[in-house]
Amino acid sequence: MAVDQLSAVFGALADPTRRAILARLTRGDATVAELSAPFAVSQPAISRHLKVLEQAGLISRSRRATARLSHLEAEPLRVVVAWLFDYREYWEESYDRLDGLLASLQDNPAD
Amino acid sequence: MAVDQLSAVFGALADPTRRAILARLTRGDATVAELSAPFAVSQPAISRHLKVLEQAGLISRSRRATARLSHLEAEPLRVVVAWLFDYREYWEESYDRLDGLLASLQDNPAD
DNA sequence: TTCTTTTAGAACCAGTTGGTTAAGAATGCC
DNA sequence: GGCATTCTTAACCAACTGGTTCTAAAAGAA
Repeated sequence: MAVDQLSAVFGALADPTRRAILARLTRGDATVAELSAPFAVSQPAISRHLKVLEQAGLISRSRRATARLSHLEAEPLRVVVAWLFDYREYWEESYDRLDGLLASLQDNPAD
Repeated sequence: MAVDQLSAVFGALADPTRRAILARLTRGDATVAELSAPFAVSQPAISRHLKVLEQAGLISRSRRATARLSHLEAEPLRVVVAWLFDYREYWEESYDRLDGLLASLQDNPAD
């Protein structure tokens, strides 16, 4: 696993399945079974994705009977925002282009 | 290599050497030799990092005599900003905390 | 053309990643 | 206690990653 937090967070976000899990968690906490359902991979594979997300700080976990609930944590996202902030003069270069990009994603949310 | 752009970009950003290369490029275009100098790795290793960054769209390249110049490209950073935008209600949860984070990074810029 | 400088590619290696199946914990219910 | 349910861990495997060294290519200088 990556030693620094940024590497761990970017590494965790580099996988589409893990990003989809995070997107699902914006709609509320979920069990491993619920998070596994949409994917064509085994449940242990999802458990390992959850472990990667947890080690990156992107989720926290709790128990409810035999189930384990995953909860989205925002702090690593703030760390990414802070990193991007150092490059703002680049990506802010054209607000129009950014606005256009955001608009085009409205009907086509991130995976 | 990752098939989708977000995976490619996050994957490229997951390596500290590659982030350091990007940080260097904010101060201007640079040759492979200039980009290699600060690191304790071989020049071919840096060439491969540059290839990863180029395939993620984070840099473009040109020639100047025998040297090849790398140039920071902003578009993938906008894609990341757009992705984060879907989670803004989470990381915007506390502007104070974000401001604090940004302030704490002022004297300690991202690697 | 020949030589120098700069960078990329090839071949190799160790460690990591993401998947699998099978087995083992942890918790609640009867 | 015994049994279900839910999830994690272990063992394995193929593919990828990031490093190395050695060689080759591209461009300019002599």
